[in-house]
Parts: sequence; C-alpha cells; structure tokens
Amino acid sequence: MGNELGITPRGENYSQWYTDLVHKAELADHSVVRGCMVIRPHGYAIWELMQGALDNMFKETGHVNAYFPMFIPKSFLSKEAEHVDGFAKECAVVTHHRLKNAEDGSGVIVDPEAKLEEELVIRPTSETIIWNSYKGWIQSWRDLPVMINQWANVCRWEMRPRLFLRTAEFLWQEGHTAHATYDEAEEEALTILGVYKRFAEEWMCVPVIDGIKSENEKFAGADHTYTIEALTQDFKAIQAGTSHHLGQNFAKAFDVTFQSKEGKLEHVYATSWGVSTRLVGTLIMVHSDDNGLVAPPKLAPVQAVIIPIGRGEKLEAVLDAAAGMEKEIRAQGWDGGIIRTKIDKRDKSPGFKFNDWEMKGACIRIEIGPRDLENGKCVLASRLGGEKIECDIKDVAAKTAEMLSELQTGLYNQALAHREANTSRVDTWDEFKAAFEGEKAGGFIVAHWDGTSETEEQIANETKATIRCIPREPLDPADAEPGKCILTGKPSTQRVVFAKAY
RNA sequence: CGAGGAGUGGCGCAGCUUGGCAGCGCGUCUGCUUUGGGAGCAGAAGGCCGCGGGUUCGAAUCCCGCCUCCUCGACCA
Repeated sequence: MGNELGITPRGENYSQWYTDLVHKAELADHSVVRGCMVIRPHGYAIWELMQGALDNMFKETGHVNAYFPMFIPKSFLSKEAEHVDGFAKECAVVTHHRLKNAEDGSGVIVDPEAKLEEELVIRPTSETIIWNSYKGWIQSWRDLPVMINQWANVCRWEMRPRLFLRTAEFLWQEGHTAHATYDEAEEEALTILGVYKRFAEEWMCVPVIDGIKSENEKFAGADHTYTIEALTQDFKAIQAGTSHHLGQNFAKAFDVTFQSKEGKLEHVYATSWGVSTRLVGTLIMVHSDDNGLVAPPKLAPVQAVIIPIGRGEKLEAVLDAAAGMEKEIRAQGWDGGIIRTKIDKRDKSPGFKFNDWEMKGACIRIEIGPRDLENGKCVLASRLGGEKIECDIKDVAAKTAEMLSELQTGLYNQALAHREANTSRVDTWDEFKAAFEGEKAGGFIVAHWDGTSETEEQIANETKATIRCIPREPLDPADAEPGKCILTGKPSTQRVVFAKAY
C-alpha cells in the first residue's frame, strides 16, 4: 500500500495504484482460490447497474434471456477445431462427483469410484452447449432468427490474473443468435457492436474505437470478430467488448440446418457477443485518480452523498435538514430514475468521510452543518474538480441533477481528450519502435500494415504491440488512404490501430 | 513454466544477521473530550510466528523438506 490512508499514486506505480484502489474502494478482494475474486457489494453494485442498462438495450433490439448449464461434455469442445485450439489450454475439468472421508482420518478425498464416464468442462464460453440445444430448436426458416442472451459465469484458467481485468472465473453476458442468411447475421453482429459502443460511451463515459479484429486476434471459431477498444491512463488498450460473426462454423460443427423458404436444407448463420466484469476494471482504469474511484454518474452506486456536520442538539437539526434534502434530491430524479442518495451518519469526522467517499467514487458530495443551516445554504462538490460551491438548500436537488449531467459529459470529454492526445500516426519502423519504448510509451499508434499474419506477429515480437483493430470508420479520413507497411514496406490499403494491450 | 520476493493478532509490518518474556502502526471494544479535509487522551481485547521434521537446556530466529501467495516474464478470448 502507498500509505496508511491513501493509495499509491498512479505516477509512482500504476499497477499498485489499481490494486490499492480496488481494495480501498471496497470493490473486490482476492479470494483464497488463486485467480478468483470476491466482488464486494460496492463493486457488485456497479456491475448490477451495467447489467440493468445493457439488459434493456438487448431487449430493445429483440433479444430474450435464457440460461444454459455451466458444465459442458468434454467431447463438445472438440467439435469445432479452431474453437478447441483457442480454449483448450485454459479449461477447468470436472472428473468426479463425490468425496469421501479418507480411511486414515486425514480429511476428505476424492472418491475414486465416483469418476465420471465423460468428463465435464466448466464453460470457458457457451457456444458448444448452446448450439447443441439450437440443433433441436431449429428446423425451418420459420424458427429463425433465434436471439438469446444469457447472464452467466465462465471459467478460464488464466496464468496471470488481475482483479476485474482477467480472473479465472468472471461474470459476463453472452449472446448467441442464429439466422437464415449471412447478411442477417452480419447485421446482428454490427447491431450489437453499436450497442456496446453506445454503452461504453454514453454510460461508462469511455470513448472506444470500434473495428474488426485481424486474423490473429479474432475469436477462435469465428468468421470475423468486431471489437471496441478503450485506452487506459497508462496508455494501454483494453478490449471492452466483442461481437463475433461465426458464419456457419458452429452450425456445421453441431449440424444445425433448416429448410429455407425455397425448400433447400441449409446451415444457419450465427453470431455470439459478450461483455464481462472486465468493464468494471475498464471504468477504473480510464477515469479514476489518486484519490480513488471516479465513477460516471449513470453507473455510480452512490450519486449524491450528504455529510451532516455538527454534534449534540445542533446535529439533530442538521440531520433533519439532511433527511429533507435526501427526499427532495431523490424525488428530483435524473436520467429517468431516482438520484441514488445516501446520508452518511457514521460517527466519524467530516474529513474522514470526505476522503472515504472520494475513494468510493460518490459523484456529488453535499456538506451541511450548523453554519449553513443558519443561512439556508449547503456546500456541494463534484468528484471531478472537487472545488466546493455554496448552494441554497431549496435549490440543492436541481443543482445536484445539473452537476451529475456536467460530470457525465465532463468525464467523457476528459477521456476523449486523453485518447486524442495519445493517438498518433507514424510512418517509419524506427518511429514505430520508439513509440512503444520507455515508461510512458504507448497509446494508440495508427500505422500501415501489409495485412499478413506474419508481419503482425513479427511486430508483436519486437514491440509487444498488437493490432487492436482495423477501424470501421477511419479515425481521420486520411487513414483510409493507401500506404506502405510500417515493417515490410509492402502495399497497405489503410491504417490500422496498434497498441500494447491488457 | 522461468526469475525474484514474501508468509508473525482483522489489515500492514518489525524482530531473524548474532537462538533467551512475541512487538509496533492501523483497525476493533469501553469511557471522556472532539467534529467544515483522514481528531485527542486513557484503558481493554485479540497470536499454534504457513506446514512437517531436525539441531539445542531453549527456535519466529539455525538446518532439511513441503505448501501457499505476490511481483516481473512466458501464456492469454
């Protein structure tokens, strides 16, 4: 830890800052199980808000929720060759179904007689088990499209976990759709990409580049993969969401066919798409500061915190006023809901509470004490900027709502400015290498590439930078002009986005 | 899997070199005073020093074996 009270500053050790913040803001703990985390109520509240917003968007675009088992027969994984290659190395496997007491009294052991006939893989993703079901549900063009989402946990046995960003078990949503035509599946993949981009930018205040993954980086088993990519404060890219067009790969692997209007038997076209609790990590990485969590108002568990100041008889009057304010602020509403408001009545000093709520990312802090009460005033401070402003008590609800709106746009603008300041174009290999060397190096580097996997691999080997995506819309019109590959000098049709990634 | 580091009250750590009453800070509990940027004083509770073995009159400390975690690599839909 940086010191007893605060957290390690970002400039001193960014990784440590992130870990300190997650702990001190009470978002999550490391579990006793390696690679797994305990998501604490304050962190889970952010995830619930994300779920709520995304779930609405999925339903508005025609999807329904369902739930499939977490255990997948091992044989299912081998049905799609690329898919198993992509996940085999990180699967947890269930081999037995019973424990028993050891005969020597040393404790509990796995009962060797309870071995499963077919081992079960704990889902790293659910394509295989879901497509097994779809086979039974889809016979005719009338059964299509199938547009199902599930909220679930998945397990990927990662070698190097990091709270929220990469854990062995994580929470996510995964959408799995089936369509009659390639074009329809393509439209679906892009619709979801749009949902993800809108969620990142409008809810999380995180500007993202949306684009298509290179062959090296695409999902195992996909025809092609779309992604949204964000930039952190330490100049690395975070893949924040992906939407895959699976073509007919899984339909062929699981033999899912339908009779078309013309009476022909055809394999269906598929998509899958997901975002995970990694979004919580992304949120932290993009916005938070040396005083703790900075949460965008739409996703902040506490949008306004009222801190009553005073003691004895005077405190009673202050608490009365605070209760009245809380009621008005909630009723005021913002963004189509109540303003999530809390009065901090803990027996702690005001200074402690100020710091504590900054750590936990409360958007607006409202101070009220005897001094204010006499004048009919209170003091407001936004989590961004933080300067105190005086406000009439009668106006506090309206002012709070106004400040939430300012914070929501302010955070987005700040993150966008950071991304723009750290997005650059280079045209020579020396410049390119230099861009990724040293402590503060990185950011998005927009450069020409000859389109081959070999070149991408060589670039990654020498610089650790990978192609984050080929943007759907050029970030700058000139990016769409042809040029020469940064490494090989061969012809390139357009610039692509490179970065070191989390 | 490779290289480093660390396991000692709830949390963070010192003590180990040179064996001799298990300590400190934070937190917790009690009381009094305090309250506009992490309050003060007084008192209290709380530990099988990661596990197993060895050396010794005596081991947190020395020796051997094992386990776990962290950091940095490698790996990574």
